[in-house]
Amino acid sequence: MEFLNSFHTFAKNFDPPLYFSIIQREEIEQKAMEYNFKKIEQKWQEYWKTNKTFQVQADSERPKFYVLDMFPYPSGAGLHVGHPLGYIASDIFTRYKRQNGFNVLHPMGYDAFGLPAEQYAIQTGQHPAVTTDRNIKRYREQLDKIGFAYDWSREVRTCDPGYYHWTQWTFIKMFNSFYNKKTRKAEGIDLLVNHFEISGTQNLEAACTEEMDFSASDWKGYSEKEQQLLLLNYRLAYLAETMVNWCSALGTVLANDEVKEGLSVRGGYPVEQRQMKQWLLRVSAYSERLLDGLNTIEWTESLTEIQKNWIGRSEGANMLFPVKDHDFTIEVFTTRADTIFGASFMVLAPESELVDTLTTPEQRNAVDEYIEQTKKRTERERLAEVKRISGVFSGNYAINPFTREEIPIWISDYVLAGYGTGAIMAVPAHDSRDFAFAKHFGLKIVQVVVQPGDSESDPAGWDDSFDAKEGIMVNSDFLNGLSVSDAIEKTKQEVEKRDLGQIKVNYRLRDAIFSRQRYWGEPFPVYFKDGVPYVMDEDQLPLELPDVDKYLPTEKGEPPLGRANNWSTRDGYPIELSTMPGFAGSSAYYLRYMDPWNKKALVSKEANSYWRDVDLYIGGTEHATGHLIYSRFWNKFLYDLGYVCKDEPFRKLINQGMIQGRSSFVYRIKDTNTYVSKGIKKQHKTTAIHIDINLVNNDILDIDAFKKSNPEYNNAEFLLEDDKYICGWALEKMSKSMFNVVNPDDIIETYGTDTLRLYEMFLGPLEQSKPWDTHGIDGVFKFLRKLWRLFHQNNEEFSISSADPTLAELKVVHKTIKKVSDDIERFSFNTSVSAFMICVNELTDLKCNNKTILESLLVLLSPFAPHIAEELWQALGQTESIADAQWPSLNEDYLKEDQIEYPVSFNGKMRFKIELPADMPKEDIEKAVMAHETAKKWLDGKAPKKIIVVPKRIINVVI
RNA sequence: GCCCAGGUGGCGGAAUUGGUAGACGCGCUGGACUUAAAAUCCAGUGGCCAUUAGGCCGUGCCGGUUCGAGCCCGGCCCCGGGUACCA
Repeated sequence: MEFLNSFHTFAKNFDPPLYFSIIQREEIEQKAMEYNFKKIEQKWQEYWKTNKTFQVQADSERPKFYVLDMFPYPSGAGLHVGHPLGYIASDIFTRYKRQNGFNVLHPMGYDAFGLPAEQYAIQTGQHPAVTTDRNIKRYREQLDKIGFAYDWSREVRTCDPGYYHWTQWTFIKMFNSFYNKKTRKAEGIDLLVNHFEISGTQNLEAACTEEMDFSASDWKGYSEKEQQLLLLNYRLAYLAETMVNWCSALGTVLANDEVKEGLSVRGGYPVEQRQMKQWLLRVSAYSERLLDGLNTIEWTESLTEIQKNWIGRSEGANMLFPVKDHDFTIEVFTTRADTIFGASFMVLAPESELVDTLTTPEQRNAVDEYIEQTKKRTERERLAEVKRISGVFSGNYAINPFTREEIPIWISDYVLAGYGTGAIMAVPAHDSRDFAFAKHFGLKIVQVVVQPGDSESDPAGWDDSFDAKEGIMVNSDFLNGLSVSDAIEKTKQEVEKRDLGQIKVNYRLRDAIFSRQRYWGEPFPVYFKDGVPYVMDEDQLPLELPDVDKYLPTEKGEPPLGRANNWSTRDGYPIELSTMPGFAGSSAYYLRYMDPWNKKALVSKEANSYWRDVDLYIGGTEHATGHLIYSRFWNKFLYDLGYVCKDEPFRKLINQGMIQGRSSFVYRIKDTNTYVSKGIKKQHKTTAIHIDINLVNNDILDIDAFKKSNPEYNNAEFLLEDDKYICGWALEKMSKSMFNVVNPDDIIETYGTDTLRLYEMFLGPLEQSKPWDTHGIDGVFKFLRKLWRLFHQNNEEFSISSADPTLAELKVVHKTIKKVSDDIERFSFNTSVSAFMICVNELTDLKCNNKTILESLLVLLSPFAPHIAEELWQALGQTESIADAQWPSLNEDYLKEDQIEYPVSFNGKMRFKIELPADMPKEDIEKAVMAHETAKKWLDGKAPKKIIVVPKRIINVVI
């Protein structure tokens, strides 16, 4: 080698052709024995592609398994190392299940409609389809390099007419359905019409926007238009005038899960409440089933908790309060019926329809002014001013149905129109919001609950309300002396008995606003006749997205589709101008993967009854309140109509954690061009500046590279410590603006994708957030080379022994079979990687090159590092892909130990170890321990009080 | 505020049912090979005390249960996520 190297230099200077022939030969000689990941990975990716290794078909002979990744939105920025984390995990599980005899469906596609592509189109004029296509191509290239076992023949794109055909089809089905509360499922709207024709709304239990009351003859007397408008009150997809989240920066309405803290999730623009006519999906009809379904699926505790909170079930009562000198009542919802005797005023939401009727002439001006004020405030301001108390007296009084007392009716925006009935009975003594309101406006406060053992006090002297969840009732007539929970029950009974209201379960979950005033989404298969919406016939689908000249609203303020030519039916009726939101296309994509080529149905009965549901779903927790609610709703709807066979779509769900970026900083001394190393920065006033992580190695700044990176740094001066510039660092979101993005392509270029895959898994538990630090990657890269050397003794040619494996070798590999199988089953991939390292270290120590042993090891490793596994598998003489190999079976006999090295503790502290036969009886173990030299020292002449022997585990001597 | 998850060496993390705390890897230190470097290999690496032998302390903090607690119970602190006038 030394000769070659010096010859190198020599040849380079004199004879180019000679130089090249030498270097080529050198490479061949070296690479024959070295781990050449580039060649290997390319080779096997091509092999899988040409042999269609991962294409699957329904096969009733084999059990199915469906592994799904949440499909990505293909953004322009491409993938960073955080994106593939979940994909790698699901890929490992896919390959593992396959090797255990399952027919595994593992598809991938793109959530391709969405705002960013459209925003980009507005800026550049390019059609979003073009940029989306380009982004998808880039994504695909990046994904392909990682060597996933996807069946790409099943790819779906939500923006493809062949795909959104079925999104539109489902919408039509929803439009033509209502929710029957008696049967607890969706049914055809014709059944509802039937019911109206026979008995009007009598005995009707249907989910609706507003309770209605009419007779059969009323119904028959209505015009076609009146009937159609009335049916919207019951349809599962319906058009209604409601309060919506309007985002003027995006020019569209947003669903509740698309708004966070008064700002749009995409872009962070302000959002305000507005009354608008919009399409909605009656998700709320399914509240109960969405909640109950959570008990039947294996999701993480935290995720089911988020969904439970979002659905927000609360048990209580709707109670009626008569209004003084009027013949109507105000209905309130309360979970604390027991505190009724403390209800000393009522509050209406400013949007409540009752406000107008209940305002007295004297109060009219004040009320109008207040309503105007609250309208002006955006959602954001309302949230920011939660503590600011505001409200106005309506001038009217209600009668407390239990105390018969007159109580004033107020109007305030701390009561929400959208929850319960939009009106409350205020119990200031026991509700902090009511308390603050009463204090502010000087309203009456009555204590009705005392803490057990406490006595009543004057609420006027209180600083805070007593929000009592338990306690004893006082000042409450027939409830006095009861506990809170007993009193709640008793009051509910009393309310029903006296006909003052009814027991009611309320849900926080709202119907989903389903239209967007945007271009890049699915058009609604809806047209308008005389202002009434009708859905198109199914044979007209797909209704393709038309071209427009600009991706902006029209001058009239209509959505972009208002610019399309001839956007009307053949009969000339105008077509809906909104498009569907992002969650429309992602709500049933898992079904489409089962049968993506089907032109006649979303999914065929056969395909659906074989693949059934997703067995393992991996994706981010950010979809907890959006996609994961909508798709469960969507699926339940299709289930009700008999199109799918499973009520819940995702049996097991895992959230992969975020991979955080590790940003680097330099510290500039204020108003200078001098940078001070981290350890000595305290002596100066400094500003931390983000710098590109490629300029830093082990927190040491590459000063030359830093100077060259930006003209601004050209003349920079440095204050060093130990002749080095040490950078600061912080964990932040991986993003361009933090200069901390790590691209998987670069990692693959340097180390190969098997190393990338292993390292992503090795970083830590799948579900945890963890920082990316490329430095640690050497460890797994070294591991793969060490594995390679097991097959290539002394850096020589490939050499393998076919002899019978030794017991020691068998023990090592079976220990690994057990560990890795267990780990994969519980998604503990980081510990599997460490088990592989231990295995290879031990086999290296045993100088093992045994074929049987190494074959098993390769199969175990192949889900994690498939390329190197295939290469070595082939080298061992195998002709089939390792993806089709049988997962090795565990033989526990090899793991049995004859000798146990017992740790011996004294009072719980480990003092020494003693080697004893595994089957030694307890009494003999005690004797053996007592006889031990070191034991005598710790006993110090005393007799032990007790000796605890846990067979095969530990011995503890109590003194 | 409420709900959920978490806090272990310089760093990422391990400890699956209450049973040897710190597996595995990074980093660091020393050594072998080499003219040298890279690669590779060997040894060490929680803190403190001690020449050694060895000892003491140690899983956010305080207390408890237990022969034995990183793990269970009670209280508190901190970080992350969800939600936010939900009656």
